Amino acid sequence: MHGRGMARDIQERIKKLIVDQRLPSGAPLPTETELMELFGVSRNSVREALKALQAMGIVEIRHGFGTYVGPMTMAPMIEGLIFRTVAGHYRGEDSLLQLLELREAVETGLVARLAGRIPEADLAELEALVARMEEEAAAGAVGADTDRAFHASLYRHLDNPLLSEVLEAFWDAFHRLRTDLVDVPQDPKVTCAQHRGILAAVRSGDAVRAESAVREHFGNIRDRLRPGHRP
Amino acid sequence: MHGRGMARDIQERIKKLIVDQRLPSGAPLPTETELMELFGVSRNSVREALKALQAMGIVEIRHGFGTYVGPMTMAPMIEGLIFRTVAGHYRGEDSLLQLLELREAVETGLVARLAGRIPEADLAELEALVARMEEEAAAGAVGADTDRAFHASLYRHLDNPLLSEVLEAFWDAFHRLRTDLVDVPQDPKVTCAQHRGILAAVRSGDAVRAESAVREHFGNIRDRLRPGHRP
DNA sequence: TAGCTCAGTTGGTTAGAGCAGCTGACTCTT
DNA sequence: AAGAGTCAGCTGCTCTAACCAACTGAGCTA
Repeated sequence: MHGRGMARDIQERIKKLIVDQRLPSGAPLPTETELMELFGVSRNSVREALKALQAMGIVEIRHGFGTYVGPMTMAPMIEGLIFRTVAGHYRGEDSLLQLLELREAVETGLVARLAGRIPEADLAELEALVARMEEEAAAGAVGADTDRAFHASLYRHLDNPLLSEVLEAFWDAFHRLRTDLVDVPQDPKVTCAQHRGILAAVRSGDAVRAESAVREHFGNIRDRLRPGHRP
Repeated sequence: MHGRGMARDIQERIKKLIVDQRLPSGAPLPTETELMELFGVSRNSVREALKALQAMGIVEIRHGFGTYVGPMTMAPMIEGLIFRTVAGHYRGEDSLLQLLELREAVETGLVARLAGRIPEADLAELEALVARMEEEAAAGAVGADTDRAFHASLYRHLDNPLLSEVLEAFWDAFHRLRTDLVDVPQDPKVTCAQHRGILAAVRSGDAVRAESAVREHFGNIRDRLRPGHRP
């Protein structure tokens, strides 16, 4: 046992195991019994280390089946971000607004770079999504999935999986918070129009217009989040 | 015990405890014994839940002292991001490059918005940092802290703590990876010149120039990361 | 008063036992 | 022979009980 913290130590050793053996996501890991023999520690310590790794998405545990290398997505980050925001919200901070501004800051910067560079195939996909959105708007409210898909498709062609994942993580966090924390009223038709505006701007290749279209979209949500703006 | 996973259940209950009682960071939590009595579960289960929460930065455990509400920083995200990138790197992916591009994409978008809007006090601080950087460059290599401080100061006045934290988290992750994974050779003088360029552009208020200055800075690092570019 | 010591509290680790979910091979029925 | 049901065996999950290790603070000593 080294420095301070046996459980910490075991976590590092398991991580090292994954890295050294180049294990891909989904690869099976040693059983708890094997790990405790391998490291010379008790079952309990092994389990505590695994739980911590599971919380970080590094490991996936399936009851009665085995332990595997985790998907290593941004899911844990979402959880952390959500909790942090919820806690801040109930303590009177404007944490939800901060999260929205974070998304706004990042997405406005990115969309400017995308303007005019999206291939026709993807534009058609976005077109279809806006159409679906308008359909749903007429029927009542825009489905969350549709909005998510629009944003995902928009930034997909940046060709950086990590970047896309981070953006989707922010979207997911904000979405879950918006529904759990405060039910922000939305006008479906306005939402549709704004998405159509973003698409049109991106298609036209006008970076400035694209940026302001996205900003307008976020501004719409932001206004409804600000205190004293809920009728 | 509800759905699936007792430990998961306890995690949620502890989270609820923190949220419902509006506990701020650093506030003391019940002891392990109290928690096991409170929830009617064994100490083991409590500990596993706490370990998971600790991994997410929601809880802080101090041996022989007690358990406290964690700092809720982005530190766990950094850990996850680092591991993910390391694992990908050793499996032949360009995960490190993706992380750099993520920083580049976000920072170029933000700096454009900052140009000409930074108060003189902050500009002086940045000036001092560049001066220190040049001092260090003359003496050998630029200290990591100085570079970190420059980027942190640059984006501080965006006035969104969450955004600043995320940016610093990305910086930290990349820095640790650059030193641990591949030792990227750097010309200290070029680095200094590029930072000075960014500062000058931001001061001038020219958004386009600021953006390209940041892009050039990242481009410098990116080139040295690409395969076959290490002499 | 300054410093030390020690008892009490809290988390850390171990051990062993039994419970619970899943898989796959075996058996029984059709 | 083909299908469905059963059960043995793995796996992870939870509990209990005991002891180890780190820290605090009250009380003792010099």
